[in-house]
Amino acid sequence: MGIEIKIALNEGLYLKDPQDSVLGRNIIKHSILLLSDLGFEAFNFKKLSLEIGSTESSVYRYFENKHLVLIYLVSWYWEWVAYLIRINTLNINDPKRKLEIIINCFVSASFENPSIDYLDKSKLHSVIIAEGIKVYRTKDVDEEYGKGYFRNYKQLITTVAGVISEINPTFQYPYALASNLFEMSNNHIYFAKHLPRLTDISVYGNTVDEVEIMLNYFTDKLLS
Amino acid sequence: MGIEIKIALNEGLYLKDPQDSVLGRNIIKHSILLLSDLGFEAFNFKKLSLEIGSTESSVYRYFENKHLVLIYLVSWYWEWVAYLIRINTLNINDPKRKLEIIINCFVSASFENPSIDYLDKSKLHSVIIAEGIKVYRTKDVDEEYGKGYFRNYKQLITTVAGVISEINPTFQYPYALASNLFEMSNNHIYFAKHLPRLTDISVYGNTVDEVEIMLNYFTDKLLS
DNA sequence: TTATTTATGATAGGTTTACTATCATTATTA
DNA sequence: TAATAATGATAGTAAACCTATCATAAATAA
Repeated sequence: MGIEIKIALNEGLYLKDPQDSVLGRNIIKHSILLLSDLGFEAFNFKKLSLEIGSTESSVYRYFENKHLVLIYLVSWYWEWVAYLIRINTLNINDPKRKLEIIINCFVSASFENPSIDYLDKSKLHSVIIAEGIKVYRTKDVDEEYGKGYFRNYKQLITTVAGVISEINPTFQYPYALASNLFEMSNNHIYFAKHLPRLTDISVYGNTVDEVEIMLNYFTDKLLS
Repeated sequence: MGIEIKIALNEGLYLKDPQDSVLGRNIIKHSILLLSDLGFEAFNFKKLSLEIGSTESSVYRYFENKHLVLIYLVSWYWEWVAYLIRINTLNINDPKRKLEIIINCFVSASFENPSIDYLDKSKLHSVIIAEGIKVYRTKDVDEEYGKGYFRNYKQLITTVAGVISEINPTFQYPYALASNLFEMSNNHIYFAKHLPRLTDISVYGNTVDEVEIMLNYFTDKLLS
């Protein structure tokens, strides 16, 4: 059972909605697991179908290629974070408090309820951290932007930029700060683990908490 | 002729030093051009060797694979930026002024002299902006970190972090700010062009100048 | 119920990418 | 002039990427 959450994503991302069938949900589930294990480059539909106990051709009935699977997952994540922000700031009026909550969602969206059976959100977060940037760093970015594949990200950043402007209406870079908070959150969680000399976040401590404190410090300073 | 600059890079990156032969320099030159045209995913040694008028097997004598070519180019860029920072801050004592120069090098390393014949630095900068992040967002990051492939980046960030600490010795995040300035510089030049809703940098104005002003504003605020 | 549509599996095959190996030829250097 | 090194030419393998076709099972409609 679990709680029914169906997130509406751009229909151009898939050939057949994977949320509507057992095989489709298996594709999503095992894509996350495999991407997390192998990374995007070594991941492919052959390995995925073997993992599921299905076939390559069946997977191709849902997604044109692995790049679109990644965009699908990342879009799902963006929507999920936006949803978390919405429900967690419902009764909050103070925009400063709202931004704190947003930062908390950025660094630890994976630990939040409610849960969805076929989607390991903690693993998904690792995938976003390690591979997320690859969805828009390609030669097809303009074409895919035109198709609206990154609209969820745009909307998430617009929401956050709105809160930033509420805190300080004269601040000139609300969008840049919003996207930077998101990117920095992922970057420094990754750096702490793999490239520790690029950050001050400790390798041994509680990475996520430290990143959260840092991002709050940065926004405080910038918006005061 | 041109000025002789030989940049020393990690020897594990190549099988034979491309700076030492005509073919090698051609590989570097046309890798930059092709990567800039096709992007990393569509780039391969077959297309590269055709472009040069050589053969696949000859290219493989210099580099194990295209991923190592990318690391080579990005390392070269890191070293180049570090070099520019060094010569441009030689006689500067004020750390605030130093950081301004660093930011200027980050956003516009490509426009600086001196020039090297076989290396289009403006194109290289585009490649770094679009593809640079792919060097360390892979499953092999830990292994390659161990081999010292990212040492140039580490050193660049260490230098910048030092200047940041000079400006404000109590600032707790010199490394994170340093790497963030570098990443943000590339991100927002890219966003302005391809994902304009993620930034406040105008699509039509002088992107590079605007990014420079923004980064200076951010550092000013954070370090005051 | 039976007929029809839909979803999946099984299998095959074609193209491209990624790489290795071998041998001939051309430059360099000794 | 001989020896060595660098490149080119060619071949070939394995995997990745993708399409097509047919059989079967499951769901739905008549």
